[in-house]
Amino acid sequence: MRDDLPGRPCSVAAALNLVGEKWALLAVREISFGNKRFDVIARNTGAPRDRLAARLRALESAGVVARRQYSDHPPRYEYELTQAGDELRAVLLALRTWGDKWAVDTPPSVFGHSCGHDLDTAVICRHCGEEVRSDELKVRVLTPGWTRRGPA
Amino acid sequence: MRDDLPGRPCSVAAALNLVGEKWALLAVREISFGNKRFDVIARNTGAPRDRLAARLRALESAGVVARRQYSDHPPRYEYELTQAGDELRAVLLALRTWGDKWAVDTPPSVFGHSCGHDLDTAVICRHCGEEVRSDELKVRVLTPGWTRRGPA
DNA sequence: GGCTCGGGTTGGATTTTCAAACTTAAGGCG
DNA sequence: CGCCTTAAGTTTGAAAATCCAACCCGAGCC
Repeated sequence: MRDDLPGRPCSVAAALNLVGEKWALLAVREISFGNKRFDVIARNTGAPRDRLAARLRALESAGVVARRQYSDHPPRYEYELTQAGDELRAVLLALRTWGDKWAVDTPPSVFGHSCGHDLDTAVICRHCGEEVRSDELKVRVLTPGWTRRGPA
Repeated sequence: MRDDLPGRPCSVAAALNLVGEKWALLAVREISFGNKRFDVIARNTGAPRDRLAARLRALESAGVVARRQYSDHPPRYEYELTQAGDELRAVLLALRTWGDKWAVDTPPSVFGHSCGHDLDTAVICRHCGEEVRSDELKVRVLTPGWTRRGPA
């Protein structure tokens, strides 16, 4: 993928540039479930094997997953999440919460949280602990040379 | 996009089926910034116009954005977020926080939060208020007929 | 010898994506 | 009037990504 993104300089765009390709986040989901092997990831995501191989290579060079050889002769590899990959869980959780509400009739699976309840997530501000609401944010663009086009 | 997804039944996959195509989330980002017009969204995302038109139609039929005519003769439309679209902000915030840390050298923009600090987000469990950690979750798959393949 | 397992690669058809040019319908300017 | 601009797309033709099925290779098993 190209490195200088078109449009507004934005870490959302930069993030999607790394993990926004088809199957990438589902591969991360499977690895986060502890499924480290190519075959299992392929079956559980439904991704074509060639695409999955390409994505895992891309995720590896993006620093999201690490590929570990667990056997010589024949060479066999498994995948695990780096710290960057592990922190993608927050994105997956937000997507899951949204998907449960807006993309499916009834949640196909539920996360039991250690607090004893089923998980329902919110995104909060670390400083004040409050859930983030749309009208409470003011964007400051720090990139010189980016002239805002259009309102807001 | 096809409606019966391959692989593990999962609301992350279902969510990505609706908003995971290229440019979709960036279009939502722009609309969430108050940029309602096609031209502005096209410039600020960098998306090709034909793709953007197709995405906005898809997002509309997914119930994420609404298209409103603001002029007859010539017909002109603008876009706004539905409640579903608005709630995608949680996903965008999680992606932004991740991207700021892992996808760019230095954040190209910052959100000032109404609490007085710059925004830094965390994903918490609504029940206990604690930040969600990977090892605290137990998946329960509710879909009958889905036999777990591979560990976890 | 022939089966399976694991982690891919290869080939060829199908879809998507892309950038640039074009369309349509006003409105403004001189 | 003629010409430029704004707005929201559509069209075109070529390039790139995706998909699926089949193949490969080296073990280990029966």
